[in-house]
Amino acid sequence: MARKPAAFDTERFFQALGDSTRLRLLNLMSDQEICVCYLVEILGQPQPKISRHLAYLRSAGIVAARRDGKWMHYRIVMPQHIGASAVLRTTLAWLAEEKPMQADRARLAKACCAPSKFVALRGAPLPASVSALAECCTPKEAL
Amino acid sequence: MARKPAAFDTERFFQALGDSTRLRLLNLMSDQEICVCYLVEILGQPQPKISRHLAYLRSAGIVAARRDGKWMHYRIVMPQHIGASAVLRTTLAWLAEEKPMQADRARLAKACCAPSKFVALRGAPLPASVSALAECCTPKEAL
DNA sequence: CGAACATATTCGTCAAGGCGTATAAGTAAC
DNA sequence: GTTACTTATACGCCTTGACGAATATGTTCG
Repeated sequence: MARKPAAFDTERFFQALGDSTRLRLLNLMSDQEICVCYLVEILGQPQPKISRHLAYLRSAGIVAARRDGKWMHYRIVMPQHIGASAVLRTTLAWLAEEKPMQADRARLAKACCAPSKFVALRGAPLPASVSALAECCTPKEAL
Repeated sequence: MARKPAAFDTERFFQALGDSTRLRLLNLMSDQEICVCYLVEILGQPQPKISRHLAYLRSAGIVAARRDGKWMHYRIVMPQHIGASAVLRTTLAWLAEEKPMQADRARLAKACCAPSKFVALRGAPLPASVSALAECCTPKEAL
């Protein structure tokens, strides 16, 4: 696939972080690999838009994709550059403190607990860490 | 002047970091307030270009300017947001590790020691920390 | 006042990239 | 094969912003 380690592009790295949709995506991927269909559902935005932003993040070397049947799973990959990975980690920690980002995470947890409630998620594979730990899903309805 | 604290704009913050000229400027301002004429001289690029990038950084809330007679001094200001300032600090630390950035710093140190060697810098005010400490300069002619 | 200087802004041009819409590509099941 | 489904890409439109060049603004000094 991407046979291009190339020189790490610092400009592109920061430009990739300079869009709120992409920051929301990174926040949702922060702890776990996650299927595109969840990202579309949680952000509530058109699928092509999500896909384009994911492609941008991939071109910047910040995320990687894995195919699983018809589904694509995305995950964050730490840049080879020590400095860049430090900035990325700091950024993710920052995002985790932001209210809207926490709301996104909460909606994701909800969707993971009851994917059948979301038409678009029926049959979709749970995020890796959720399906492994199943920690978020005690029987309750919300919050 | 800028009577607009407004809401901190995360997109703008990262976009401001997504340009190599601006990263070079930030690197030079990292430890000290510095006069525009030095930035122009060290980067070796057109003055309007430097000025425009400084304006961008100012609009993003990353730097502030102080007038001193005909000279303008710029300095980094840490954003109010804890997360943003953490990212900025991490970024500056990263830049300090990069070869080209170190070269810029070296040229700055050289220019501070012998400003009279640089036509454009005759009479220009030394960067704050340099003029205060005068640590890099043995006897010199300027100011 | 005007001249000299440091810095900022404007203008015109151009490329990058965000968006919605439509469509293509990849996979699974029939 | 065809169909249904998930994701990616292409297209056209529009905004942002980077650049060089020219010009404007602000300050000091005579």
